[in-house]
Amino acid sequence: MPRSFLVKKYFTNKKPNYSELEGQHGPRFAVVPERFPPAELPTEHGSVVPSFPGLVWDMGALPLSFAPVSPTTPSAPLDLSSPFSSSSGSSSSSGDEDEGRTSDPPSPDPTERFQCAHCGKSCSSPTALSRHQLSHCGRAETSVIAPAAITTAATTVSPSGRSSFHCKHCPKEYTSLGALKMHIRSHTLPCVCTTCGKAFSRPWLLRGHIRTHTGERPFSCPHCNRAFADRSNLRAHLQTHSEVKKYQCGTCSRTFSRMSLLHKHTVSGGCLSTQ
DNA sequence: CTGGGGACGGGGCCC
DNA sequence: AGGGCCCCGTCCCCA
Repeated sequence: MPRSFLVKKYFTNKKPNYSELEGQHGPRFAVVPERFPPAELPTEHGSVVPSFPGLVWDMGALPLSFAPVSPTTPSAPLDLSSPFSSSSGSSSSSGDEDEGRTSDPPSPDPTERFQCAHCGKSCSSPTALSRHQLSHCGRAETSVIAPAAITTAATTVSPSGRSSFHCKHCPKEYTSLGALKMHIRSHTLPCVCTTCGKAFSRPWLLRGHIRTHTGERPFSCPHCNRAFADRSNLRAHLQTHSEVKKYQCGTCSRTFSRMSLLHKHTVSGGCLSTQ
């Protein structure tokens, strides 16, 4: 999907110079939430569906629909938001999505950072806690009670001293808080489409979804006139123009444009019949 | 059944 | 450190 909606030269490994585009969409996104109440809809004015000159990305109308979480955001039932509504944790750049409802854990209370599960002593950091815990049994593997404010996850420190972050809502575990926070968004779904109410974990997922409403297709196939809203879909489409597809059956050497097709081919025993 | 498009999710990397 | 974006992948549906 449009995990990306920026102009990019195909066939290059280098990332595009986003800064060049920033003047077009960055700032707009940054102010969207305040400028555009969630109720507003962009696209129905038709003005959005643009003519797409090649891959030119027209973000023109997106901000309108790119609203922050609505009050009915599913994050509420998950009980993740409230503790994080403090503005402290929201370096969250544009606030284009979270608006205080972010799932991101807030900065813990400095006076009650990491608590020892054994004696309740509060430490200022996982490292300090680990050190402290050594005083109990010489090991630091004990569970670290995450800061009270962090209700979304529990942190544990492995015997090796590396912290791991557990999602409160599922068994997933991450080695960095950032990864966990990212994951938690898939539970809180802070990005809500103002058109249909569908919620997404990340802003760009929402942007891509919005294209399904606007009909915008910024990604054009250089070989035919087809255009796509999703770069991944264009990529898959490009495979159809290729003589030799990306995915090859190990048995019959037949190639497929998609992994799923290869999989289906394999499962169905298609390679047997083609041999 | 196969091929292809639409929509979306998540990890990793870069800034 | 956190956010934004890319890549890879999956699932569903339709012709």
